[in-house]
Amino acid sequence: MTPASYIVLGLLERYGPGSTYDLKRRAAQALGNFWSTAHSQLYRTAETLAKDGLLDPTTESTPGGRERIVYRLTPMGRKRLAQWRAQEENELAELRDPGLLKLYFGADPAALAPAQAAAHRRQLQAYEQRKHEDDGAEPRGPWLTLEAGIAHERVWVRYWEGLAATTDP
Amino acid sequence: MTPASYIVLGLLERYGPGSTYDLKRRAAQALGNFWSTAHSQLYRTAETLAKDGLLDPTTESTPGGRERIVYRLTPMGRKRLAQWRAQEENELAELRDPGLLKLYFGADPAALAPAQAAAHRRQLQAYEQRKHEDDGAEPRGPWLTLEAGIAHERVWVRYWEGLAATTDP
DNA sequence: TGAAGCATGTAATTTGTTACATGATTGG
DNA sequence: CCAATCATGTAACAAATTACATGCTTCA
Repeated sequence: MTPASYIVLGLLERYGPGSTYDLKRRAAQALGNFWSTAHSQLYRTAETLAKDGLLDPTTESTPGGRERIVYRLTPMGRKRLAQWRAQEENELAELRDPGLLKLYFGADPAALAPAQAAAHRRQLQAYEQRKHEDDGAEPRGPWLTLEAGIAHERVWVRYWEGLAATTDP
Repeated sequence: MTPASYIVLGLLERYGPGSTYDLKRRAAQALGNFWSTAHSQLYRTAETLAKDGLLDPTTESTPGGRERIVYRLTPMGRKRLAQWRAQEENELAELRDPGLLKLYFGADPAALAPAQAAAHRRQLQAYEQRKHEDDGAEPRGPWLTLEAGIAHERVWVRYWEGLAATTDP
Protein backbone atom coordinates (compact mmCIF):
# COMPACT_ATOMS: atom_id res chain seq x y z
CA MET A 1 0.00 0.00 0.00
CA THR A 2 1.59 3.17 -1.21
CA PRO A 3 0.26 6.70 -1.01
CA ALA A 4 -1.09 6.22 -4.52
CA SER A 5 -3.22 3.33 -3.27
CA TYR A 6 -4.82 5.50 -0.67
CA ILE A 7 -5.39 8.22 -3.19
CA VAL A 8 -7.36 5.80 -5.32
CA LEU A 9 -9.32 4.47 -2.37
CA GLY A 10 -9.91 7.94 -1.05
CA LEU A 11 -11.14 9.33 -4.33
CA LEU A 12 -13.53 6.45 -4.78
CA GLU A 13 -14.86 6.89 -1.30
CA ARG A 14 -15.35 10.60 -1.63
CA TYR A 15 -16.71 10.84 -5.13
CA GLY A 16 -18.18 7.40 -5.62
CA PRO A 17 -17.46 4.68 -8.19
CA GLY A 18 -15.64 5.66 -11.33
CA SER A 19 -13.36 4.66 -14.13
CA THR A 20 -9.64 5.20 -14.09
CA TYR A 21 -10.15 8.19 -16.24
CA ASP A 22 -12.47 9.62 -13.66
CA LEU A 23 -9.81 8.98 -11.09
CA LYS A 24 -7.31 10.81 -13.17
CA ARG A 25 -9.53 13.84 -13.44
CA ARG A 26 -10.46 13.75 -9.82
CA ALA A 27 -6.86 13.48 -8.76
CA ALA A 28 -5.81 16.37 -10.95
CA GLN A 29 -8.65 18.51 -9.77
CA ALA A 30 -8.63 17.59 -6.14
CA LEU A 31 -5.04 16.99 -5.22
CA GLY A 32 -3.70 19.17 -7.96
CA ASN A 33 -0.24 20.36 -7.38
CA PHE A 34 0.05 19.16 -3.89
CA TRP A 35 0.37 15.52 -4.85
CA SER A 36 0.41 14.60 -8.51
CA THR A 37 0.25 11.13 -10.06
CA ALA A 38 0.57 10.10 -13.68
CA HIS A 39 -2.55 8.53 -15.05
CA SER A 40 -0.80 5.35 -16.05
CA GLN A 41 0.04 4.88 -12.43
CA LEU A 42 -3.57 5.13 -11.45
CA TYR A 43 -4.33 2.33 -13.89
CA ARG A 44 -1.84 0.01 -12.37
CA THR A 45 -2.76 0.92 -8.85
CA ALA A 46 -6.44 0.33 -9.47
CA GLU A 47 -5.73 -3.03 -11.05
CA THR A 48 -3.62 -4.11 -8.14
CA LEU A 49 -6.18 -2.98 -5.61
CA ALA A 50 -8.85 -4.88 -7.48
CA LYS A 51 -6.71 -7.99 -7.50
CA ASP A 52 -6.34 -7.65 -3.75
CA GLY A 53 -10.07 -7.41 -3.29
CA LEU A 54 -10.16 -3.80 -2.21
CA LEU A 55 -11.91 -2.65 -5.35
CA ASP A 56 -14.64 -4.25 -7.36
CA PRO A 57 -14.25 -3.72 -11.11
CA THR A 58 -17.17 -3.88 -13.50
CA THR A 59 -17.05 -3.41 -17.22
CA GLU A 60 -19.61 -0.98 -18.57
CA SER A 61 -20.19 0.49 -21.98
CA THR A 62 -20.32 4.19 -22.54
CA PRO A 63 -23.10 5.70 -24.66
CA GLY A 64 -20.56 5.75 -27.46
CA GLY A 65 -20.23 2.01 -27.33
CA ARG A 66 -16.79 1.96 -25.77
CA GLU A 67 -16.06 -0.18 -22.80
CA ARG A 68 -14.56 0.99 -19.64
CA ILE A 69 -13.90 -0.42 -16.25
CA VAL A 70 -15.70 1.15 -13.35
CA TYR A 71 -14.26 0.56 -9.92
CA ARG A 72 -16.07 0.71 -6.67
CA LEU A 73 -14.88 0.21 -3.14
CA THR A 74 -15.46 -3.13 -1.54
CA PRO A 75 -16.14 -3.32 2.17
CA MET A 76 -12.56 -4.44 2.59
CA GLY A 77 -11.32 -1.42 0.68
CA ARG A 78 -13.40 0.85 2.79
CA LYS A 79 -12.03 -0.71 5.91
CA ARG A 80 -8.46 -0.46 4.77
CA LEU A 81 -8.89 3.21 4.05
CA ALA A 82 -10.42 3.82 7.44
CA GLN A 83 -7.55 2.02 9.12
CA TRP A 84 -4.99 4.10 7.32
CA ARG A 85 -6.81 7.25 8.24
CA ALA A 86 -6.93 6.32 11.88
CA GLN A 87 -3.29 5.35 12.02
CA GLU A 88 -1.03 7.90 13.54
CA GLU A 89 1.31 9.44 11.04
CA ASN A 90 4.95 9.84 11.88
CA GLU A 91 6.52 10.43 8.50
CA LEU A 92 7.53 13.97 7.80
CA ALA A 93 7.36 15.44 4.35
CA GLU A 94 10.58 16.39 2.66
CA LEU A 95 10.93 19.70 0.93
CA ARG A 96 12.33 18.20 -2.27
CA ASP A 97 12.32 21.41 -4.17
CA PRO A 98 14.44 21.36 -7.31
CA GLY A 99 15.03 25.08 -7.10
CA LEU A 100 16.21 24.78 -3.55
CA LEU A 101 18.54 21.98 -4.53
CA LYS A 102 20.18 24.22 -7.08
CA LEU A 103 20.50 26.94 -4.57
CA TYR A 104 22.06 24.53 -2.14
CA PHE A 105 24.69 23.56 -4.62
CA GLY A 106 25.66 27.07 -5.39
CA ALA A 107 23.29 28.45 -7.99
CA ASP A 108 23.22 32.20 -8.24
CA PRO A 109 20.21 33.44 -6.30
CA ALA A 110 19.83 36.44 -8.56
CA ALA A 111 19.30 34.14 -11.51
CA LEU A 112 17.01 31.75 -9.73
CA ALA A 113 14.87 33.79 -7.43
CA PRO A 114 12.73 35.93 -9.73
CA ALA A 115 11.37 33.04 -11.74
CA GLN A 116 10.73 30.97 -8.65
CA ALA A 117 9.00 33.86 -6.94
CA ALA A 118 6.78 34.39 -9.95
CA ALA A 119 5.88 30.72 -10.21
CA HIS A 120 4.95 30.57 -6.56
CA ARG A 121 2.90 33.75 -6.83
CA ARG A 122 0.90 32.11 -9.56
CA GLN A 123 0.38 29.01 -7.52
CA LEU A 124 -0.64 31.03 -4.51
CA GLN A 125 -3.19 32.92 -6.54
CA ALA A 126 -4.62 29.70 -7.88
CA TYR A 127 -5.02 28.34 -4.37
CA GLU A 128 -6.57 31.53 -3.12
CA GLN A 129 -9.04 31.62 -5.89
CA ARG A 130 -9.99 28.10 -5.11
CA LYS A 131 -10.50 28.92 -1.51
CA HIS A 132 -12.74 31.74 -2.61
CA GLU A 133 -14.85 29.42 -4.68
CA ASP A 134 -15.30 27.01 -1.84
CA ASP A 135 -18.88 27.04 -0.73
CA GLY A 136 -18.30 25.15 2.46
CA ALA A 137 -20.34 22.23 1.22
CA GLU A 138 -17.41 19.92 0.74
CA PRO A 139 -15.97 17.96 3.59
CA ARG A 140 -13.44 19.64 5.76
CA GLY A 141 -10.29 17.86 4.62
CA PRO A 142 -9.81 19.53 1.28
CA TRP A 143 -10.36 22.92 2.75
CA LEU A 144 -7.82 22.35 5.50
CA THR A 145 -5.36 21.12 2.96
CA LEU A 146 -5.87 24.18 0.84
CA GLU A 147 -5.08 26.27 3.86
CA ALA A 148 -1.81 24.45 4.25
CA GLY A 149 -0.99 24.96 0.61
CA ILE A 150 -1.65 28.65 0.86
CA ALA A 151 0.47 29.05 3.95
CA HIS A 152 3.36 27.33 2.27
CA GLU A 153 3.10 29.22 -0.94
CA ARG A 154 3.17 32.43 1.02
CA VAL A 155 6.39 31.37 2.65
CA TRP A 156 7.89 30.50 -0.69
CA VAL A 157 6.92 33.80 -2.22
CA ARG A 158 8.37 35.68 0.67
CA TYR A 159 11.52 33.59 0.57
CA TRP A 160 12.28 33.96 -3.10
CA GLU A 161 11.27 37.59 -3.22
CA GLY A 162 13.58 38.23 -0.33
CA LEU A 163 16.38 36.50 -2.13
CA ALA A 164 15.70 38.43 -5.30
CA ALA A 165 15.71 41.70 -3.39
CA THR A 166 18.96 41.17 -1.52
CA THR A 167 20.87 40.19 -4.59
CA ASP A 168 19.22 42.28 -7.23
CA PRO A 169 20.04 45.94 -6.99
CA MET B 1 20.16 13.23 -15.32
CA THR B 2 17.92 13.13 -12.32
CA PRO B 3 18.10 15.19 -9.17
CA ALA B 4 20.09 12.35 -7.63
CA SER B 5 22.72 12.78 -10.31
CA TYR B 6 23.20 16.38 -9.41
CA ILE B 7 23.34 15.53 -5.77
CA VAL B 8 26.24 13.20 -6.44
CA LEU B 9 28.01 15.71 -8.63
CA GLY B 10 27.36 18.50 -6.20
CA LEU B 11 28.61 16.60 -3.19
CA LEU B 12 31.79 15.64 -5.00
CA GLU B 13 32.36 19.22 -6.04
CA ARG B 14 31.80 20.63 -2.63
CA TYR B 15 33.56 18.07 -0.48
CA GLY B 16 36.02 16.59 -2.92
CA PRO B 17 36.55 13.02 -4.12
CA GLY B 18 35.02 10.22 -2.11
CA SER B 19 33.59 6.74 -2.07
CA THR B 20 29.93 5.99 -2.32
CA TYR B 21 29.84 5.52 1.36
CA ASP B 22 31.24 8.98 1.80
CA LEU B 23 28.51 10.23 -0.48
CA LYS B 24 25.94 8.52 1.62
CA ARG B 25 27.20 10.17 4.75
CA ARG B 26 27.55 13.54 3.13
CA ALA B 27 24.07 13.37 1.72
CA ALA B 28 22.58 12.42 5.05
CA GLN B 29 24.47 15.13 6.84
CA ALA B 30 24.16 17.89 4.30
CA LEU B 31 20.78 17.42 2.68
CA GLY B 32 19.31 15.62 5.62
CA ASN B 33 15.62 15.67 5.72
CA PHE B 34 15.14 18.08 2.96
CA TRP B 35 16.05 15.63 0.25
CA SER B 36 16.85 12.06 1.21
CA THR B 37 18.26 9.30 -0.98
CA ALA B 38 18.80 5.64 -0.22
CA HIS B 39 22.41 4.61 -0.32
CA SER B 40 21.80 1.95 -2.93
CA GLN B 41 20.62 4.69 -5.18
CA LEU B 42 23.83 6.59 -4.76
CA TYR B 43 25.73 3.50 -5.84
CA ARG B 44 23.82 3.16 -9.03
CA THR B 45 23.88 6.83 -9.76
CA ALA B 46 27.62 7.05 -9.29
CA GLU B 47 28.17 4.05 -11.56
CA THR B 48 26.06 5.54 -14.27
CA LEU B 49 27.74 8.89 -14.04
CA ALA B 50 31.12 7.20 -14.28
CA LYS B 51 30.00 5.28 -17.33
CA ASP B 52 28.98 8.56 -18.90
CA GLY B 53 32.35 10.09 -18.22
CA LEU B 54 31.19 12.58 -15.63
CA LEU B 55 33.02 10.83 -12.81
CA ASP B 56 36.37 9.15 -12.69
CA PRO B 57 36.42 6.02 -10.51
CA THR B 58 39.59 4.67 -8.94
CA THR B 59 39.91 1.62 -6.78
CA GLU B 60 41.79 2.14 -3.55
CA SER B 61 42.39 -0.05 -0.54
CA THR B 62 41.47 1.01 2.93
CA PRO B 63 43.87 0.49 5.83
CA GLY B 64 41.83 -2.59 6.67
CA GLY B 65 42.68 -4.11 3.33
CA ARG B 66 39.27 -3.68 1.84
CA GLU B 67 38.81 -2.16 -1.56
CA ARG B 68 36.60 0.71 -2.35
CA ILE B 69 35.91 2.89 -5.30
CA VAL B 70 36.69 6.54 -4.99
CA TYR B 71 34.99 8.88 -7.40
CA ARG B 72 36.16 12.25 -8.51
CA LEU B 73 34.63 14.78 -10.87
CA THR B 74 35.91 14.89 -14.40
CA PRO B 75 36.01 18.22 -16.20
CA MET B 76 32.90 17.11 -18.03
CA GLY B 77 31.15 16.38 -14.78
CA ARG B 78 32.10 19.76 -13.47
CA LYS B 79 30.76 21.40 -16.57
CA ARG B 80 27.50 19.51 -16.45
CA LEU B 81 26.96 20.58 -12.89
CA ALA B 82 27.67 24.20 -13.75
CA GLN B 83 25.21 24.05 -16.62
CA TRP B 84 22.49 22.68 -14.45
CA ARG B 85 23.12 25.33 -11.86
CA ALA B 86 22.91 28.09 -14.42
CA GLN B 87 19.73 26.76 -15.95
CA GLU B 88 16.59 28.53 -14.95
CA GLU B 89 14.33 26.39 -12.83
CA ASN B 90 10.63 26.34 -13.47
CA GLU B 91 9.52 23.21 -11.64
CA LEU B 92 7.65 23.77 -8.45
CA ALA B 93 7.95 21.47 -5.52
CA GLU B 94 4.92 19.54 -4.43
CA LEU B 95 3.93 19.38 -0.81
CA ARG B 96 3.59 15.59 -0.76
CA ASP B 97 3.06 15.33 2.90
CA PRO B 98 1.63 12.00 4.04
CA GLY B 99 -0.02 13.60 7.02
CA LEU B 100 -1.68 16.17 4.84
CA LEU B 101 -2.91 13.45 2.54
CA LYS B 102 -4.62 11.76 5.42
CA LEU B 103 -6.15 14.98 6.48
CA TYR B 104 -7.36 15.56 2.96
CA PHE B 105 -9.12 12.26 2.94
CA GLY B 106 -10.89 12.84 6.15
CA ALA B 107 -8.59 11.88 8.98
CA ASP B 108 -9.56 13.31 12.32
CA PRO B 109 -7.44 16.40 12.96
CA ALA B 110 -7.58 15.87 16.69
CA ALA B 111 -5.89 12.51 16.25
CA LEU B 112 -3.36 13.66 13.72
CA ALA B 113 -2.34 17.15 14.69
CA PRO B 114 -0.56 16.75 18.02
CA ALA B 115 1.90 14.16 16.78
CA GLN B 116 2.56 16.09 13.61
CA ALA B 117 3.07 19.29 15.51
CA ALA B 118 5.52 17.60 17.82
CA ALA B 119 7.47 16.05 14.97
CA HIS B 120 7.76 19.36 13.21
CA ARG B 121 8.82 21.09 16.39
CA ARG B 122 11.66 18.62 16.70
CA GLN B 123 12.68 19.18 13.12
CA LEU B 124 12.53 22.92 13.56
CA GLN B 125 14.74 22.72 16.59
CA ALA B 126 17.25 20.61 14.77
CA TYR B 127 17.41 23.13 11.96
CA GLU B 128 17.75 26.03 14.31
CA GLN B 129 20.53 24.39 16.19
CA ARG B 130 22.30 23.81 12.95
CA LYS B 131 21.93 27.39 11.98
CA HIS B 132 23.41 28.31 15.32
CA GLU B 133 26.41 26.14 14.73
CA ASP B 134 27.06 27.66 11.36
CA ASP B 135 30.23 29.65 11.49
CA GLY B 136 29.68 31.38 8.18
CA ALA B 137 32.66 29.63 6.67
CA GLU B 138 30.63 27.35 4.46
CA PRO B 139 29.39 28.54 1.13
CA ARG B 140 26.14 30.39 1.05
CA GLY B 141 23.88 27.77 -0.49
CA PRO B 142 23.49 25.48 2.51
CA TRP B 143 22.77 28.38 4.76
CA LEU B 144 20.11 29.76 2.47
CA THR B 145 18.56 26.35 2.25
CA LEU B 146 18.51 26.03 5.99
CA GLU B 147 16.64 29.28 6.16
CA ALA B 148 14.03 27.89 3.83
CA GLY B 149 13.73 24.76 5.90
CA ILE B 150 13.24 26.77 9.05
CA ALA B 151 10.60 28.98 7.49
CA HIS B 152 8.67 25.96 6.37
CA GLU B 153 8.92 24.11 9.61
CA ARG B 154 7.59 27.18 11.37
CA VAL B 155 4.59 27.17 9.10
CA TRP B 156 4.01 23.50 9.75
CA VAL B 157 4.24 23.90 13.47
CA ARG B 158 1.81 26.78 13.41
CA TYR B 159 -0.51 24.86 11.15
CA TRP B 160 -0.70 21.66 13.15
CA GLU B 161 -0.76 23.43 16.46
CA GLY B 162 -3.64 25.51 15.19
CA LEU B 163 -5.47 22.40 14.14
CA ALA B 164 -4.84 20.74 17.46
CA ALA B 165 -6.11 23.79 19.31
CA THR B 166 -9.34 24.24 17.37
CA THR B 167 -10.34 20.65 17.69
CA ASP B 168 -9.06 19.80 21.11
CA PRO B 169 -11.28 21.21 23.84
C1' DT C 1 35.64 -13.15 22.29
C1' DG C 2 31.25 -11.91 21.03
C1' DA C 3 28.02 -8.36 19.77
C1' DA C 4 27.10 -4.07 17.88
C1' DG C 5 27.59 -1.26 14.49
C1' DC C 6 30.39 0.76 10.60
C1' DA C 7 31.64 0.30 5.75
C1' DT C 8 30.66 -1.60 1.47
C1' DG C 9 28.17 -3.44 -1.87
C1' DT C 10 24.33 -6.31 -4.83
C1' DA C 11 19.72 -8.12 -6.10
C1' DA C 12 14.88 -8.18 -6.29
C1' DT C 13 10.84 -5.77 -6.27
C1' DT C 14 7.94 -1.78 -6.63
C1' DT C 15 7.01 2.70 -8.22
C1' DG C 16 6.86 6.22 -11.27
C1' DT C 17 7.43 8.40 -15.90
C1' DT C 18 7.33 8.81 -20.86
C1' DA C 19 5.89 7.52 -24.95
C1' DC C 20 2.78 5.43 -27.88
C1' DA C 21 -2.01 4.18 -29.63
C1' DT C 22 -6.50 4.91 -30.95
C1' DG C 23 -11.68 5.30 -30.82
C1' DA C 24 -15.22 8.94 -29.64
C1' DT C 25 -16.91 13.73 -29.47
C1' DT C 26 -17.35 18.30 -30.46
C1' DG C 27 -16.72 22.82 -32.30
C1' DG C 28 -15.73 25.31 -36.38
C1' DC D 1 -16.35 16.72 -42.50
C1' DC D 2 -11.94 17.80 -40.50
C1' DA D 3 -9.07 19.01 -36.60
C1' DA D 4 -8.61 19.23 -32.01
C1' DT D 5 -9.21 17.32 -27.86
C1' DC D 6 -11.41 14.03 -24.68
C1' DA D 7 -11.44 9.35 -23.05
C1' DT D 8 -9.19 5.15 -22.54
C1' DG D 9 -5.69 2.30 -22.27
C1' DT D 10 -0.74 -0.31 -22.90
C1' DA D 11 4.19 -0.87 -23.10
C1' DA D 12 8.82 0.28 -22.30
C1' DC D 13 11.86 2.32 -19.57
C1' DA D 14 13.95 4.66 -15.63
C1' DA D 15 14.25 5.45 -10.77
C1' DA D 16 13.66 4.35 -5.97
C1' DT D 17 13.06 1.35 -2.09
C1' DT D 18 13.70 -2.91 0.44
C1' DA D 19 15.98 -6.63 1.50
C1' DC D 20 19.93 -9.22 1.65
C1' DA D 21 24.93 -10.08 2.34
C1' DT D 22 29.27 -9.74 4.56
C1' DG D 23 34.01 -8.29 5.93
C1' DC D 24 36.03 -4.98 9.27
C1' DT D 25 36.42 -2.33 14.00
C1' DT D 26 35.64 -1.36 18.33
C1' DC D 27 34.20 -1.70 22.78
C1' DA D 28 32.44 -4.15 26.70
